[in-house]
Formats: sequence, C-alpha cells, structure tokens
Amino acid sequence: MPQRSQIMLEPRKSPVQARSAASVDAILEGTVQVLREVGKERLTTTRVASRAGVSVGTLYQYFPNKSALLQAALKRHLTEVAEAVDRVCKEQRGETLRTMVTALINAFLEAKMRDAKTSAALYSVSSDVDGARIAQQNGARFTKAVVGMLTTACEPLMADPQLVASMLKGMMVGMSRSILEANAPERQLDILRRELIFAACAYVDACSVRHTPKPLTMVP
Amino acid sequence: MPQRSQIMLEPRKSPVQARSAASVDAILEGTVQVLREVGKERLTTTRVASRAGVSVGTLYQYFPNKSALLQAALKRHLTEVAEAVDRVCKEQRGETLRTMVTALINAFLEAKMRDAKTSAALYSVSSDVDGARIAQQNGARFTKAVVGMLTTACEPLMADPQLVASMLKGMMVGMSRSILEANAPERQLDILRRELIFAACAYVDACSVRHTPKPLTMVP
DNA sequence: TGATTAGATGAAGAAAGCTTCAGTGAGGAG
DNA sequence: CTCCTCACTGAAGCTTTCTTCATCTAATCA
Repeated sequence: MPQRSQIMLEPRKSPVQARSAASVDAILEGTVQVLREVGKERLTTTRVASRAGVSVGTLYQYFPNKSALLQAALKRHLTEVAEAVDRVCKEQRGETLRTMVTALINAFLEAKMRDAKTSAALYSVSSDVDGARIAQQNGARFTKAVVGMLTTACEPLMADPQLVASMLKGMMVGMSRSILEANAPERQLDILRRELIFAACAYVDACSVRHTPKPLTMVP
Repeated sequence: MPQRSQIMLEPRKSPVQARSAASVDAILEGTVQVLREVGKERLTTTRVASRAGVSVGTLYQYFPNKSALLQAALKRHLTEVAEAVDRVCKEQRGETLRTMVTALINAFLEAKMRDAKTSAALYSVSSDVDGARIAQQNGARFTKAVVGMLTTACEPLMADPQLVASMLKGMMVGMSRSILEANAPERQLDILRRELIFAACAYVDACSVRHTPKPLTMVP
C-alpha cells in the first residue's frame, strides 16, 4: 500500500476524521482518473479503489454503490462549474449586457475546458446515473445566477430574463458539448468561443431593442 | 408465438427474404419501444426480442451484439432527423437568411420532437454506444446541408458559412437537448422554439453586417 | 498500558444478462 | 415427392463485476 503514506502526510487535520476524509477524496479523485484513463466501460469499483490507494471495502464504506460513486463525482464537477458561473455573475452586476455575456461565456468555457478530458468523461456517465436530474438542479442554479445578473444591467433588457437566461444556457451548454464530443483542437475552440460570444451579443442586442416591453413569463 | 402471424401477414414481398427483413425491422422497433417503456437499465436482448415477437437467437442473427443493436436504433433515428434537415435546406435555397434559419429550426425541432420520448430515450444510450462518433458523422452531413443552403442566400453572408453552420447546429442541438432533458411541456417548448428562432435570426443578421468580409476558415 | 472504536481489508458469494449452438420448421428447387 | 437452405428457437453456459462481511489494524481514551 504505497499510497497510504502519501495520504497520511497530507495537510494535518484532526486525525481520526482526517483519514476518512482523505479516503473519500482519494476515491472521488480516483474515480475521475480511472474514467479518463480506461473509460466508463472498464471502470470497476475495485479498480477505482486500487487507484485511490484503498480497498474496495473502504470504498463501500462511503458510497452505497457504484452509481452513487459516479453521481458524486459528477456532482462535484458540475458544482465547480456552477461556482465559476456564480462568481462572474456577481462580478458583472451593473455592467452592460454585452460585457456580461462575454464574461459569462468566457468563465463557463474556461471552467468546462480547464480539464476537457474530465468533462467529456463525466458526460459519458451522466446518463447512467440520472445525470439529467443532477444537471437540472445545477441548471436551476445557473439560471438563477444569470437572471440575477441580467436584472442589474445598466441598459434595459426588454425580455423575460428567465427566458434569456435559458437561451444563453442552452447555447453555451450546446456548444460546449459539441466541442467536447468533437474533440476539437485548441485553435478551433478559440474560434468557436469567439463566435459564441458574437452570437450571444447579437442576441442580447436584439433583445434590448425588442418592441414587447417584458413579454411572456416562464416557469423556472 | 402470437406475433408471428402478424409479421407474416405484413405487406407481401418476395417471401424468403421478406421474413428476415420484417424481423430486422421488428427488432429495431422493439428496441425503441423497450427503451421507452422500461429504460436502458432494464433493456435486455431477450426482452427486445420478445417484444419484437422473435427469439433472442433471431436477434443475434442480425446484430452481432447488444451494442450494435442500440447503435443501429440510434443511427436510424438520427438519419431521420438528418433527412428532414436535408429536405428544408434544399427547399430554402435562394431565400433570405432569416427565412432559412426559421425554416431550419422549425424542421429540426419538428423532427426531434415528433417523438420526444424516443429522442430522449435514445440520448440515454448514445454514450454507451459510441454515440459521439455517430452523431459526428451525422453532424457533418448536417453542416454540409446547411452550408449548401447558406451559400445560396439572396443576401451576402459576411462570415465563414462553415462556422455559421456549426454555430446554428450547436444552438439547435443544445436547446433541443435541454428541452428533452427538462421534459418541458408543450407550451414551453413553443416559447423556446420562438426564442431560438429569434436568437438565430439575430445572429445571422449580425453576420450579414459584419466588417470582416469572409474571415476565418474552419476545418469541417 | 489496556480497552474501545473508527477505519481498512480482500476473498468469496451471488446475480444477472449476454451470447451460443444444437436442433426444428417451412419455403422453394429439382 | 424429396432435398436443401434459410430462418427461427430458447435453454444453458460463461463471464463479469458488484457487494458483503468476518477479520484485522491503528488511533484515541481512561
């Protein structure tokens, strides 16, 4: 058990609980690594445990089953992205719509693509794990943050902010998914990022000159 | 075997081969039905066969394994959508950009949502079956058709058509996926459809007044 | 130091579903 | 009428991986 000492030498915390906290973390990290390296087909709980430097039994002490394990890994990743989005949305309050969407898209893609391989790997399991529901909750958080930002814009947004946020989310998620699945090289990613910003700006520009003052209301 | 006679009574074709053709079709149809009814977790080859009115052995006569079966079902669905897109793209040659994207989006969503439950069910297996690669090929076809249409527009498109097509695809696929995963009701679907058209129009409008004449070129 | 408990271990049990294949039946050919 | 091939059948083998649990170790406490 070579990894063992490594875990124990991590930043000191109250010992008894630190051991288990470290295990949980190692297991989650191991899950992602195994997923990236061998793919979801070959991901077994034993392999994850061994990669994490623990035994299967330990894994099952913290996760009731394989599905829960994958779910936890997925949640963790989505939460990181959501936090990045939350952060920009707060920073950008009071700015122009164009500035907002530019910052939003940059932050989102940055977070998603920081570790593109991980994102792609996690996409592949999301359907095995009720990922839609998890993404749903996350999406609600996303929409809420974006709405919060949009309503503080220094120009009037002549449309239902909820609807605009949904559209922006759809565009961003759709494009990032396309990029990930296409395994697009760095250069194309940049081109597509710029174009996405261009399109989103065109959209919000169009919104702010709309006839309808504040049309349709949407349920979240 | 109650279904048997049903199959045999189908439209008459040259007998010997008709039997097998009918089987393949029934199996594919059964796959989708089982997927919709019990979900991919409970989809077994035996269950599919039984639903199709044949035995497992017959199923394995036409599909080398479960994965190939699901792949075939997925391909079939994606092809239908691609054909719908091809069709509009041909119809809309010579129109204005706005007319084009409106027709394109309507046709795409119509095809996808005609049987929303099936679309959603097939999304759930796409990652088990190298769906990304299949979607890739399909996406190429899609892009090609859209580019073919865009280049005939009666107004100048001041941007790389390849890039514009990719963007439109990303927006459409992204939104349809959001809608399907969110299980959005009919009413919202309509709102989102209109908004997607609005956004896409805003985008192509913006393209046609761009400074850069025909910027960046993209690899397909 | 001895007792106690949190935490770790990994061999083995159990389930489950994919896939095979030896055998049956039905059209068509000669 | 007989033979031959195409197509179908479905019980059972086989593999694979999840999950459990009896046992062991190390850390804390008294």
